[in-house]
Amino acid sequence: MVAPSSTHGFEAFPGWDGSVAGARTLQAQLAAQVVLEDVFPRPLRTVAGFDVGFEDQGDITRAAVVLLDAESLQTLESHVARLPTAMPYVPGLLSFRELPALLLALEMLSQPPDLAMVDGQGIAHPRRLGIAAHFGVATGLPSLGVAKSVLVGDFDAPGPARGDRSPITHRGELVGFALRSKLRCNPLIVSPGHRVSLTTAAELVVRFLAGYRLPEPTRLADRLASRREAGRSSTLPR
DNA sequence: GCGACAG
DNA sequence: ATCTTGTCGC
Repeated sequence: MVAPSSTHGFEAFPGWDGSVAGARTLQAQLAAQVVLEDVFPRPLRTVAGFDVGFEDQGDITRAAVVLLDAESLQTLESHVARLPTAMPYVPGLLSFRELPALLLALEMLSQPPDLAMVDGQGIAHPRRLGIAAHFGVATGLPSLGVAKSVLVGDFDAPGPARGDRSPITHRGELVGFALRSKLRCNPLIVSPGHRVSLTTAAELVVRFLAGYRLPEPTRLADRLASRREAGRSSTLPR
C-alpha cells in the first residue's frame, strides 16, 4: 500500500486499492482505452502545457497549467494548483503521484484545451500508460507526452538539426520519437498520449517550438511549476 | 543475479 | 523532482 486511501486526491483513480500491483493492473486496463489516431479539433484553437513541481521539501505537490492560443502562442491563462503529496515516486507509476494535482490545475481553466501537452511519457511506458496517456484517458482530452529523458525503449541518436527525429522502440513496438528540438541539446522524448498518432505527436511538438529546447506550452508550465514562491493566481492577458 | 529506472 | 554557485562551451 503506497497510497493512503484516506488521503485527498485519489478519487482520480476509481477502483484502485492503493497498492503497487493494483496500480499496474489499472494501467494495463486504461492503456487499452488509449486512442492512437488523430481525433482532435482541426484547426487547433488552443493548447495547454502541464507540469509538476514540489515545494516544502516534497510535502506539497504543485501543478502548473498554461493555456496558449495555438496560432499566436500567446498565453491566455495560467494557474497553479497545490495538493499535499500523497505518494512516493515509483518508476513507472508517476501518474499516481502527479495526476491528482494536474487534474486540479485543469479544472482551474475557464475552458478545456483542444490539446494537452504533459511533461513526461505518453505511451513510451512499460505498460503504455505514462502520465500523458493516463491524463488523456482520464479526461478524454487529446494529449501527448514530452519528456526530457527516456523511461523505456531504445533509439539511435537523431540528426543534429532542429526537427530531426529517430524512432523509439520497446519490445518490438514503435512507442515514440527522440526529437532534436534545438541544436546541441539532448533530444526530447515524445510520444502520443490520447487521440493523437505517433507521427502527429512529434509534428505537434515541432510546431510549438519557439527557440528553446522545450516546446512553449511545456516550457512555460515548467517555469511556473518549479519557480519558488510561485503565485497561485491566474493570469489573464489583455 | 545485475542493471535500468519519466519526475 | 529537490538540495545549490560557479563554470565550461557554443
